[in-house]
Parts: sequence; structure tokens; C-alpha cells
Amino acid sequence: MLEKTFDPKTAEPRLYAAWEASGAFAPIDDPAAEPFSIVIPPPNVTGSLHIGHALNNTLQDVLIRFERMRGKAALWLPGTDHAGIATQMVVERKLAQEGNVGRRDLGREAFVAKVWEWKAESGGQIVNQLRRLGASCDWSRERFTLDEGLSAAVRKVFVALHKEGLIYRDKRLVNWDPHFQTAISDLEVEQREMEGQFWHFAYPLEDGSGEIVVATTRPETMLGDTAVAVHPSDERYKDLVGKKVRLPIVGRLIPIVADEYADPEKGSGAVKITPAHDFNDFQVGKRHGLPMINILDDFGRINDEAPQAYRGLDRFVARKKVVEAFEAAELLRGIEKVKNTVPHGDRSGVVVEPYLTDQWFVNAEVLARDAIKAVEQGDTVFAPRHWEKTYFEWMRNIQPWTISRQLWWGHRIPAWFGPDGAVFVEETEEEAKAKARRHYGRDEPLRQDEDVLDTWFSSALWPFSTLGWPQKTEDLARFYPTHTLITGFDIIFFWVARMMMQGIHFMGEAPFKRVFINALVRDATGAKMSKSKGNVMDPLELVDEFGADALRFTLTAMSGAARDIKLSKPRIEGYRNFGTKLWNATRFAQMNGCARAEGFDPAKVQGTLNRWIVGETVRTATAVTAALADCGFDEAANALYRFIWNVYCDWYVELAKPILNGTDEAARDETRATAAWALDVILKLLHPVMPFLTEELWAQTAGQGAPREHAGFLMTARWPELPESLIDPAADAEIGLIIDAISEGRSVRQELNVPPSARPALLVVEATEAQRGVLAASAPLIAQLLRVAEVKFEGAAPAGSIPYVVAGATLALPVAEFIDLAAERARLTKEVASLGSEIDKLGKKLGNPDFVSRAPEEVVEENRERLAEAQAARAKLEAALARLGGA
RNA sequence: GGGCGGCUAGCUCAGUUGGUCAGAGCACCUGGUUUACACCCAGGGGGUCACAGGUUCGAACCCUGUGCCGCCCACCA
Repeated sequence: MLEKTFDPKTAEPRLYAAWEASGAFAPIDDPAAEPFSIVIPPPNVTGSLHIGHALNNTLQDVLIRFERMRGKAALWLPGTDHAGIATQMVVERKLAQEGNVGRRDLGREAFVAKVWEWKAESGGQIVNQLRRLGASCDWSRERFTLDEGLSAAVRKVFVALHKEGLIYRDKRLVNWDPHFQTAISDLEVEQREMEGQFWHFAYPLEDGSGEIVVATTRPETMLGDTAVAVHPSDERYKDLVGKKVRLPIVGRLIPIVADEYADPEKGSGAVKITPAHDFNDFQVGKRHGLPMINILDDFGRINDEAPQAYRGLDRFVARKKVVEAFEAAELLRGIEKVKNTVPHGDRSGVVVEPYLTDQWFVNAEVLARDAIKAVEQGDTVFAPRHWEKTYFEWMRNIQPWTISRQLWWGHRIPAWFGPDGAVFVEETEEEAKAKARRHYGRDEPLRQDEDVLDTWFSSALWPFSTLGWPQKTEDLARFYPTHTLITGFDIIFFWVARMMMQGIHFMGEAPFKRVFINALVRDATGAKMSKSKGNVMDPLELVDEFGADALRFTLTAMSGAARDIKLSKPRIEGYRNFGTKLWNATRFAQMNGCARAEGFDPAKVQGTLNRWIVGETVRTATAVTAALADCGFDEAANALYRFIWNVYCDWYVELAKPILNGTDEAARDETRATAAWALDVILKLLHPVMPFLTEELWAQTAGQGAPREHAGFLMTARWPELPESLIDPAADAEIGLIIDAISEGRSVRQELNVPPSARPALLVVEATEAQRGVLAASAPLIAQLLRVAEVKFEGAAPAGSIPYVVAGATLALPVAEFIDLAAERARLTKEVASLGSEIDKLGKKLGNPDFVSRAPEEVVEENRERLAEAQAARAKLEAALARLGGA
């Protein structure tokens, strides 16, 4: 016998261990089985499971369990990401806390060893947390972006793209993070709005004939100015073009150039040009062949290009000092307060600087072409569809991707430099040496590029590198392309777009057929949760409190497209209760000897009630299957919730009780078998969302008489495929009448304060033959659930009986001795009024000739019927009201 | 500046192709020792579907505009 409630704390670890040990997470071996694969968005090794992971991985697990049960060779390939900056940051912080030396003192090799050490110790944390959630990943295939196979893939891709000219090295302005002393890509720059100032500076003309005023929000950059630009057609400055100004503080003579970039409408119309520290100025500088003077070092301090007094100063200290100098020289022409957006590093949070360095870039524009086409053609479909716009928008305006990072933790760039700076890009040092030998005609010492690759470079290969590429593995042949990617919209650019580009380029086919974008779970302030911000909620605590299934069901039910999810405990509690409800329904079945007989055929069921629940079960199975096949996770969850609680428990079980307690053995046995059958279907349908509780129930009900499939895990049971022919409309109508008769009757009783202990009769005053038959046949049922003594068929309602109308039939409760006349009058008046307004509405509609002539026939007919029904019901109730008399 | 999403009951949200679509859960109120379940059962109150126009026989749903809220991208001398 089942306990009163499910105990997730003991059951979850036990069930998960059993699943995992059985090998059920691996795709089935059957070569005939259709492959269905998904790759996990690899969480950072530094990470611990936050609520966003919980959502994302729950949905993946729901999908993979569903497809696995449908008989597919279902693979959910797990793994983790080495997360360059994030991980390096964590380990550096840890070193600092331990009072050790910094990473630079330690040296590259020792530091990287430390990171691996750390990874071995705590890198597996998130993977175990996924297990607690119930994730049925195939752990035997777990990968890590820095493991040997994936690193080989990275080198191969880098070299191949380099040979194709799609990866190149260039000296250009990049976003520089002075905190981490590395370049970062555009995507890693976060614009933040800040209170800033415009400083207006006067630059004196060389010939002493006057000055030209420029404005800046970054005064320190003037130390690197190499020109002032004015618009070619700006009359004010026409005569000054070609002249020179003497740059204050620095003393350098710089030209006044004419360039369309200068906007006559803005400020003075003249703009200072700092080619080495501003993206627009860089272009101007190139056009005019201006010197590019870099005034910063890697840490964002002023370097030796500036006058002595400024050297070594932090950029913000220098800013102040520059302003002071202008003020002292009486060249400060004004200060304006402005709001401006300032670029920050998304990891470091510090202001990033445009910085002139040698970096490696990917020509993303070329790779993007086919990736755009794939989505245009529908080879890959986004769900919800509108995310395709976001994807296209970015892809069509894609910029070169800066892939080199001045970090130590990551894939070292496979490029070696000779003494003269010639570069040899090869997969191994041996090959590079060989190439160098051919190049120089002798052995020369080579130096490998110090930089590592952007973490997303390796993530971009994830759908095929994890399957063994560049080896031609069986897995790769079988599981690429993957079927569905489930991820958050925050990484569409970082990850999805780049996987599309690399997948198509190297595999010739887009890496997924479908990309499902799940909502992003935000914190209370609406801010995006992230590890580095530390504003994460802990799903594991929720698992402890309510069980994994309750959390999973909640996330699934709330996963409706394109919305933020704000999790609330009462909601999780409610779904925990839902699990308990099912648990107890199973317990009830068990207590009543409901076991599914071998060979039970739902098509052969006789009893109306049983035929009805078979049909309802079929409807639910159909709806859930369709929903899950289409990533309609919330729809599936809600359909299950309604069916299990409001149909199976509230009505089927209640209506079955009299039969189970009755004397008709054949009916009882059939009901027992049907109840057990329906529960089996329910357990299967619910399993993807609530795997633990359903698996436990499956095991606990695997007693005598159960079909053989109970011997195995529910997670490997066959998904129900039930024909629509099992739905019996006649049974639906009959049970519908009974349910309405009971519901309405209960409502009458309660509103009139008839004591619960009272047992009046239920009078059938007026009804069709068919209705009488149904009500007569189910009299005991109705008697029990409506708490009436009997169901009587009489020609007219006696005085003091309370009538109500159900499906055109008039029923009545003779409860004269209990009722409060005023209450009854109020009830009837309310009913009559409500029917009246419906009649008015329908009458108006049907009175409209346009409606009658233009609306579809069936809609008009339906409205006519509704009107007739409402009118009849109102007449009956008005009559009753009249009989009641008084006022 | 460009784009996307949202605005439905006190709260969190469902409402597929316009026609039982005005709903659910929680909260609230009333009643309940119906032997599966109080993590329960029964009943009930509560909304001008942000606003304004338009299309239509008919609009929460389609179109246009407005207003808030949130996000993304770009730019900012």
C-alpha cells in the first residue's frame, strides 16, 4: 500500500541512480529507430545551477523523455563549457583569497595547472545538480570544450578557416577590457547609460590667429589627437582647412582636415580626431593618413606617448588632470552635463577602451550568408517564430568577429611566428615547424601566439565537435544534424548564430532543424540573472522544499513563449499538491483493487462511465502528444493538470465509487480495469514532466495482474498512441448530463443553505425519454454525489420544491422545510436576470439581418438553439418564481 | 534613432485560425468528520480584456495611432 504522500527526498536519488545504472539514458541501439538528438547548451564549469538552467534543462528533459518514449533513438548530449574569462576570473579570485600570488607571478603554465586542478575539484558541481533535476542526459557521452577531441576540432577549424582566408590577423581598433587586459568582441560590450559631461576645449591655431573649439566626453584622449576635422562644406571653417592647431599640453602641431564625418549641426562643428582611441576617428585617420598614437597601456593607464606628467596615470585620473590643465591655461570653453551611454565589459564591469592592437578576426560576413539562407529556406525554424527577425537583423549586419583573447585559460591559437614575424598557422607545432623550414630553408626558432580563442569559438562547434568531428564517427553520422536546440534568447548571437555558421560551413548542413527559444528567468528587478552579478535564485533549495517534479512542472507550465518567468513559491506548492493528488488517486485505485488486466482493451469497454473516461483519456493523450511534438510545453502541462485533477479525480473517481462498492461484479471488474488503464496512460503522459513521482507510482502499482511492461521502467515504456475511434459521443452526452445534474443541484443546495445532512429526493420533472433513461440508470450515482435519498420521476414539481434546468430538462429538489424563501427568490431572480441578458444579446444578434445572412449557417443555428434553450429555461424559472409568490 | 515583447480578476498568468472567450491557479468569502487525498472536497464573489479610432454581421483576438513597462541593436565631438 502506498504511503499517504510521495517522498521526493528519498525517492529521487534512488530512482535517478537506478535509471542511470540501467543505461536508459543512452539512445537505444535499434538501427531502425529514428534518431532524435539535442545538445545541451553547455553550462560554464564555474557555474552552479540557477533557475534559468532549471527551466532550460527541464524543457530539454521533457522533450527527450517524450521522444525516447515514442521509440526514437533519443540522445541528449551533455557537457560543460570552459568559459574562458569567467573561469579565469573565479580561479584568480580564489588565488587572491588564499593569499597566494596573482596569476602573473605564478606564470602561465602553473596558473593553467591551477585551473585544471580547480576544475577537477569543483567543475562537476553543475553536472550533479542537473542530475538532481532529473535530467536524463547520456552521461557516457559527456564532453568538455577543452577536452582533447574538442580541442582538435577547434584547431582544425581555425586552420581551415585561415587557409580559406576567413580568419585573418589585423591591427585594428578593438574593444579592450583594461581589467582583464584582453580584447573582447562587440557582443561582450554592454552599453550603460551614465551621467557624463561634455568638455569644450579650445585648440589655438598655430599662427595665433584664433582658436577652434572641440568637445569631448573623454578629455584624456586629446593626448592622442592627431587632427581636427570640419565638414568640407562648413563655411565657418572653410579658410582653416589645411591650417594647423597646436595641441595644448602636448604641444604637437596637428592639421585641420575636411571630412564629412564632422557634423556642422553638432557642437561647434569641429571635432577632435583621436584615431587610436575612437572607432569613428579611426576611419577618419585612415582616410587622411593621420598618425595613430596609442596613449594607453594594457591596464588603461597613460603610456609614454604622453607628456611626463601624465605617464602612468589611470585614464580617469588623467582625465581630471587634463581638464585642470585646460582650465589653468584658460582654454576650457565650457562644461555641459549630458547623459551618455558608455561601453562596459560585460564580465569585468569596467569601462572598455577602443584600443589599437594585433588581433585575430573571423570574416563572419561570408559565413553568415549560408546561415541566413538556412533560416530563410526553413531548414532551421525558430520557435517562437519572431526570433527569426532578431537572428536576421544581426546576421545581416554582422561585423568581423574578434576571436583572440589575451587570456591563459582557453584554446591556444595554433599560430607560430618566425623571427621575422612571418606566421605559420597549422594544427600542430610540428607542422608549423615543417612549414617554417620550407619557408626559411632552415630551422628557425618559432614562438607560438600567446593568445587563446574566444570561448564561443569552441562553443560554435558544439553540435558536431561533441559527436566526434573531425573523426567520421557513427554518432556523427547518426545524430548530426541535431533535431531541436532549446536555449535562451540572450545567446542567439553569441551561440546560436555562430553554431549555424560553423555547422553549415563544416558539415554542409545546419546543426538543428528547430531552435526553441525559452523565456529568460529574471530577478525581482527585471534584471537578467547571471553568475557574475550574483543575483541568482537557487533551484536546488526549491527542489529540497517541494521536490524536483513540482519545480519541473511549474517551470513547464509557465514556459509560455517569449515571456519572463517570475517564479513564486505558492505556485510551486500548488503543483506539488497536484503531484500528491495523483499519488492519492493511484492510492485509491490500489485500495480498490484496480489493476490493469493483461489483454485489457479499451475499445471493448461496456459501461457508459468507462467509455467516457476512455474517450477523455484519448483526448488528453492526443492533445499532450501534439503539444509536446510542437514544443508546446505549457499546453501539455496544463492539459494534464486539468484532465488529471478536474476530470479523472473530480468526476471519474467519484462516479466510479458507487460502482466499485456496488454488487454488479461485471461492472465493478470493468471499472477496476479501466481505472487502472487510464492511470497507466496518465503516468506515461505525465512522465516527461514529472519523472520521479510517475516512475515511483509505476513501480508501486506493478503488482498482480499488471501488464508485463510494468516490469521495466516507465521512462522506457511506450508512449500511448490511442485512436480517436475510442471516443464515444453518446457516453460524453450521458455523463455530461449526470455531471450537470449534480453540479447544478449542489449549487442550488448550497445557495439555499440546505443542510449537508438533508437527504431530499431529486425530482425529474420534465425530460426526454433518453434523459430519463440516463438519469434512471445512474440514480445511485447521483444519489450519492448530490446527497439525495433517491431520484424520482414525477409529472410535476410539488409546492415548495426548487427547480433547476439542465440541458433542457427540469429537475427539482423538494426542500421546502429547509429553504429560506427570500434566498430562493434571490436565487431565481438572479438566474432569470442572467438568462434575460443572454436572451437579449442573442435576440439582438439574431434580429440583425446582416448577421443572419452573412454569418456561417452553423453559427446562426447554434445561436438559435442557444436562444431557444435560454428562453425555455427562463420560462420555467419565472413560473417557479411566480409560484413562490410574495415579494 | 531602429527593432522586439508586454499591458486580461487583488497577485501570477491562459486565451490556437475573429463566432459558449471572458478563464485557471493563488489569495479572499461560505459550507464540509462524502472511509484516495485538509498538499482535500463543495459552493461563491471579483475584470469597460491599457486607451482611441478603424475593418467586420460579429473584435481580448485583425489594422492604425497613443500611452505606460521591459528588453535588444545602433549612435552619441
